[in-house]
Amino acid sequence: MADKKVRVRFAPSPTGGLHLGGVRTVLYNYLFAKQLGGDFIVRIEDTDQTRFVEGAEAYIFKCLEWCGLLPDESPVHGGQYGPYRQSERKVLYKKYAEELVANGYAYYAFDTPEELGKMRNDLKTDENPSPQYDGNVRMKMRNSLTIAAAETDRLLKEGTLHVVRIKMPDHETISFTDMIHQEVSFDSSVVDDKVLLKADGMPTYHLAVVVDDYLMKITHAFRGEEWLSSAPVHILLWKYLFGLENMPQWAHLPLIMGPSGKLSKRDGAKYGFPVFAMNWNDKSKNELTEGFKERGFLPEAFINLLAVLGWNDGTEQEIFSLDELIEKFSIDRVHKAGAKFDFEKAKWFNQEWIKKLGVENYGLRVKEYFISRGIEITDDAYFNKVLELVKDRCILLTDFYEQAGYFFVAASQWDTEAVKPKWTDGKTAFFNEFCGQLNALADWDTSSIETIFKELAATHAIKPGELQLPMRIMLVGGKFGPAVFEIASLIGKEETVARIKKALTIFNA
RNA sequence: GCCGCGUUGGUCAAGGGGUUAAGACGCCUCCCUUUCACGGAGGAAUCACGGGUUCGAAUCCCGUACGUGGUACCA
Repeated sequence: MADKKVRVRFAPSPTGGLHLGGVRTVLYNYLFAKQLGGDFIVRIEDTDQTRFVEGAEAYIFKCLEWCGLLPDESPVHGGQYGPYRQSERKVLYKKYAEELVANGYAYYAFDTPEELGKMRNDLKTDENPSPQYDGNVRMKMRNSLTIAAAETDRLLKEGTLHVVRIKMPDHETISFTDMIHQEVSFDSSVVDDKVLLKADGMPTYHLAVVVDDYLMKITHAFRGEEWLSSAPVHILLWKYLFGLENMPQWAHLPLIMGPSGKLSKRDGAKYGFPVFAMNWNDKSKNELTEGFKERGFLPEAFINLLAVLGWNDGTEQEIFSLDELIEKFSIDRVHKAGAKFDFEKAKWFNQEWIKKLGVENYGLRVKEYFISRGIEITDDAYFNKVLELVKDRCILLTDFYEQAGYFFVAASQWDTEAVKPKWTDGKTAFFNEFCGQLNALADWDTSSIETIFKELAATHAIKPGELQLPMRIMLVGGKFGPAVFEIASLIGKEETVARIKKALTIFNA
């Protein structure tokens, strides 16, 4: 095992949006594989035909692309171990299910859903609210263990609907070493006889994951902790089918929690933060769920915040690029406990990445956003200069609209409350004269504008500070933004003078 | 109910027998800046509880509580 090439897989089922936790599972898979020069495979687990959702698979790949976590093998990227959609591998599983039955590790069960429901209902007590199809009841049900062989053959030949169930052994301790949790063990008699092959011929997750991990030569299997309870089934299947020595090493990742319990789409809606990587439009429900991308997150920030939600490198470093993560990630330092997702901290990561990355990395996205809000961008050099000037003030990419909009469109509302109480005729006189001097100014640059502003203030015997705030309101509309003279210098002489004049009429109204 | 997993400030977390129990987010105060930020300096706030073991426990052991996942012909 040690000398084999590392191969990991992410195995989503295409039933909806791609959740935070899903992306983190992808990330850890990816980091682990890339660090060891291995392969990252995406396999689509679409064995439940009733839950198929149009467009979900394509959406998952779009999200991975946005995150920059590209698979080496997948239904769209190809590879030698395909097909990579379980629905297209249907014929494979039956053989293994039959092998298990032949060896006495599994059996055919003919119980109808109604019979199953009746069993659960009849056996239900306060002590045992959810009875299982297990060693205690299997001999009372309709299966190849309880009916004669000839009868079973007949039912099979007649095409009677049936499933294949694993026969869980009695009181056997099943244990394994998880890469995160270390030794974990279970008593086989507390787990039920899970269905392996459904009546429609499709495998359940339990059979499919084992067969495909084997066939695809997976060496390390990362999955959410919600799978830990069914690990004994998978381990038994490995033992029965392919040998424990070939089983991948398991790592059960801690869950990402919401404000109350496991993080859900609902939490996002309730508390106002995204839960999916990208916008997900559920056409059947006509429901749009917001994504981190559309909320204004940079993929670098998204990856970064997910990486450190449950992992850290033991130093004080918090900002990591994908390359650094590949270098520094270690599964040993992944936390055992679930982590509550904190949107405030998530925003901080994005803010750090906005500051860290040059505008050239995200200018295009901001530009598209501006255009969608009706602002024409004709001069890219100017646009980039503006973004560079305001980027320290932005937490999300969408903040650029508010922080830089006035560089393109003059304000139509002014924070007059900030100036009116202290407004005087002397100030009006100052600004009128200032406009004249600006018109005559030969070198339109920040320091020249500032110089004449301060000199003129002195001749009017007004402190420059008394005039700077009004000037800001005139140019910006509100009490925010970079240095006023920088703004004036960028928007140009005509625009500056026009905005001052316009505002003067408002202030004096 | 049963089974599994977990538990260091509000949140993310370092630390794994002797520490003033790091750091970050958020919050508060101050400095910088006559805007808002950025940056800088401070502050409040933590080892779930109970028993052991030990000279000494946040760290090891056992209970309890709480949280969380599973208990489907869903993944």
